[in-house]
Amino acid sequence: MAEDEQGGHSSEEIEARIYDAVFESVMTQRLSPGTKLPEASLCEIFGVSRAMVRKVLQRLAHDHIVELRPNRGAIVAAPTPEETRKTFEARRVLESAIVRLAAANATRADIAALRTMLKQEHNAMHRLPQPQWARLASGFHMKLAEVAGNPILQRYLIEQVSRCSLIVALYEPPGNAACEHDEHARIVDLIEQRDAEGAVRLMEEHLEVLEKNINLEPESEEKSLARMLGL
Amino acid sequence: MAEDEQGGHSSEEIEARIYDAVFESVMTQRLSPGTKLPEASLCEIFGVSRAMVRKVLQRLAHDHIVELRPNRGAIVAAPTPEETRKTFEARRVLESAIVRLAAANATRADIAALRTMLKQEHNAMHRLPQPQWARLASGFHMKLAEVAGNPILQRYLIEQVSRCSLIVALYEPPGNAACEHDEHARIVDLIEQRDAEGAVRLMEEHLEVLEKNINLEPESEEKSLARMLGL
DNA sequence: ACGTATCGGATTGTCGACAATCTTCCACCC
DNA sequence: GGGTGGAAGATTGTCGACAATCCGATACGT
Repeated sequence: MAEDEQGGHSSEEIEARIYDAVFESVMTQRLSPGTKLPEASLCEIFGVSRAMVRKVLQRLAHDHIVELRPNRGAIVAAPTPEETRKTFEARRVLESAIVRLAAANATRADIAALRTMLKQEHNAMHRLPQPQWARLASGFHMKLAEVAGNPILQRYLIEQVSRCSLIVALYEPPGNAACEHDEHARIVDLIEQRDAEGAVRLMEEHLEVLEKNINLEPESEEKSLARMLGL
Repeated sequence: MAEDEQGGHSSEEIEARIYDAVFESVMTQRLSPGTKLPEASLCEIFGVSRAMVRKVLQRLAHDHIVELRPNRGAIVAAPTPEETRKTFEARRVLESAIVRLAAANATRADIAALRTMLKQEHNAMHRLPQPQWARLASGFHMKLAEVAGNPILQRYLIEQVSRCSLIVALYEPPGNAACEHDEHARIVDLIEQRDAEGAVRLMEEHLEVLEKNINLEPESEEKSLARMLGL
């Protein structure tokens, strides 16, 4: 063992490692919207060639996690207010369908796995800082998409959830991150009881609350400017 | 004018031209699932470098129009029966949401544009061969997504509609392409009357009929094999 | 002093050559 | 005669060098 510092040698694994590193950094808000991602820096950090970095950046751009500006490099995506509205709209569509499918298809093992995640989430809420906790909350939604059993919808939801992470970083008023953990638990209860429509309704309310906590109009410019100056 | 044989010089335009050429060929079934797409051939055909071709192939792969097999080149995607089921499931979710949004947002101009497309579709049904007609029918669904006004859902629907084109090429029994044109017209009528739920129900029936016309189990292997031999 | 033009450094875009892998065909052995 | 092994050709993957573009700083003119 210990062939190298980090695992992953076949070029696919290397690619996945870089992709995941950026993805997780966005999900935990270590990378703020607007942050520049120069190719040379990424090459040094991961010890790979530019060709590899460029391939990963193209994938990230296609998944709308970074924005690729011609001749001006890649930056972490910064959704506009309009895009934010469309994102929440799309996410409601996807989550409703996913909850309905999950209620129809969930096995005992799935329910148990979801409850395990809820426990982690609950623990984290008390001990960890907000970004890490938010990562676990997003993980719950992604796990639900897995349980629903449709890889296409799952892929779409992952894209929109990661986008929401960027939106929160841009527009969420600080200290207002009281996304109720209980609602997740109640959704699982309804799925277990095969109450699809009840679970859907609860999920839609849950997402509405999430959207209401976003502050689009007043300080969007200031805040994105502040981010730019901050890094 | 007449600087070159074909328009599009800035690398983005070249890229779009190649992408669209493959996309349209799939939509009109000039390219069958399983067809090899060697990089060298595409370079000659479009008169561009391999780097450009590879970039386009990656985009097509991300949109699930081609499959990129490591070290073995790109082929036009060939959805499996399982993927086919998930595709229709996802498409039902997307189309339902899109019809509902279209019923809420459609302007007079939108309705008129949809009716114009219906007329083209109707004309084509009598005079043109099936593939070209099917292209127009798909165009109707895509236009509906445009009217709905959510670019995210629109992008997702385009992906699933193009996927359905591949599925039809693989699994549709020949001569069974009687996808009722009237249903499209009736959906537009209900949208005009702002009867969202009625339009949604009709769309779901419409898609169910489409799915029922697919023959998954028996001849899938034979047919894909026949395609391979055919080209 | 302020706005504008220009130059140098840095970053991205493109291409061709080389290495690695797969496919096909043919010879050889059982 | 059929099947296995290997070599040649073709195709894809990777990398480094060069060209094009952009950003920042400095200098100039009003």
